[in-house]
Amino acid sequence: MARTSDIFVTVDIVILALRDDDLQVLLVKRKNPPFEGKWAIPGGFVRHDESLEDGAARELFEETGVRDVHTEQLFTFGTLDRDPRGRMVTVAYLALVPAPLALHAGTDASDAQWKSVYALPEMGFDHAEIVNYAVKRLRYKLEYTAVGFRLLPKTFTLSQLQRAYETVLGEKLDKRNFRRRILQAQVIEETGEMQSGDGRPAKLYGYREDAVAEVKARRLFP
Amino acid sequence: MARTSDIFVTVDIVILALRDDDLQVLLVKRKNPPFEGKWAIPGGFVRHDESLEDGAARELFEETGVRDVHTEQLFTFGTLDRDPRGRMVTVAYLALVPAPLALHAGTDASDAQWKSVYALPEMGFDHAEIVNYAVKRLRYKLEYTAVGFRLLPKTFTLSQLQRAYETVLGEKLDKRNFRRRILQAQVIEETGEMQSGDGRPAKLYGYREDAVAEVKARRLFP
DNA sequence: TCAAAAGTGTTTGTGGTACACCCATGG
DNA sequence: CCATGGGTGTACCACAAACACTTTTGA
Repeated sequence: MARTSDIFVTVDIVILALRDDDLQVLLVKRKNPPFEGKWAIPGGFVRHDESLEDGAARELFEETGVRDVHTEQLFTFGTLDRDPRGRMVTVAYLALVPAPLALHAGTDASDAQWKSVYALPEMGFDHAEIVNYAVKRLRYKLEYTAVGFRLLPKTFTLSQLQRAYETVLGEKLDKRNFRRRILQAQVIEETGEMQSGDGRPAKLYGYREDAVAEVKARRLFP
Repeated sequence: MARTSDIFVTVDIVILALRDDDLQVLLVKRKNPPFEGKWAIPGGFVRHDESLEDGAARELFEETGVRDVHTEQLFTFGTLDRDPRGRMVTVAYLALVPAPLALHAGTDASDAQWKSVYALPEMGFDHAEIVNYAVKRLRYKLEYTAVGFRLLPKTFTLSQLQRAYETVLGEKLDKRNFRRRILQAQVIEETGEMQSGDGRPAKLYGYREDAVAEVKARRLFP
């Protein structure tokens, strides 16, 4: 039993947000070995008196000052050689931070920076793999759930929503088809407010919290 | 750092197989407290010199004598109170054992038994939750991947395959539609062999290992 | 009156679903 | 020849995809 306790449990969290029509991840620059000077995703040991979810929420708050955003478990990484200091098992989480809350990186702001997931810097450990997996998972989820709203402010225009989808998926979408389908799904509704900008003002929409978040996809296999 | 090492890492494995047109899970009867006399899924501590995947494969082999079957990580459970003996974080895995290999339960066969997932006995810890989650995940995956074949022998008839799908999904499927769609997907091919039985002999099919296992589903959201 | 973004319908194709009868074999 | 399971095609409907112009506002 003593042997098994040599395994340390950490949580690492991939924090994603939309900034400047780009999908970005919050990274911290490592100040100590191993991988000194390289970038990593925020994380740390799970405390004895907190659940994994609580640990992930704590790490998120420490880095961003943000609470109560969409968080989900991604995967648990536990190969032998992933950390030269010892046997580490890390439970990776994904957090989606709404755009307006994501402007400042880090409360202690030491060396935390937002980086485009499309151009990741040199990263330590297996963290590049974890980030790429998170992005893949987010894209996948966009296709069959309503999770995209979690990257936007409480109210938003259809154009903003479409840009969010395009930014995450990395491809252009047809405006008319996008609007028809998103409205048919009945997960958003007009607030009655309008947003003025450069051209014609746009209707503002809000996410319907009562709508089912997980919409069932059509089967591929019978 | 000493504090954090009080967390123990285990792997638990939900082993599923088709038996008698029923979806069953391999459970062991607990011989010691806590939850003495209740049923649990196989599992144990992760060894210091094995990865999580290796640990899951080891547990699987110890219980069934089977290797090299479809295994995937399910979820990591880490609430504070899940084991009265201490702080346990368990990485849950799902294994799909092909029907012909699943006839014997346990090599040491102590108190391992196959139980229908549709009528689980009283289970200790949060293991009922884990099994139900595994079944949900399997159903979900059946809809957009080719994972169903993993529950059948190397060659099988279309009727057997359809029964497998029906057993897992818990609903009847249309024979003609099932056949058309499964063949269109090009993940199985005729072996040229026939299987004789009660009525007209049936063509035997095999899984095409070169076919992509993960087939992309159509998007729901644009 | 011009620039800039919002908003709006129709057609065409593909794929899902529902549905009933003949075929090959063994006893 | 009969019981048993294997194998086959079509018609309808719903939804996805492609596609271009008009509307509203602010400068």
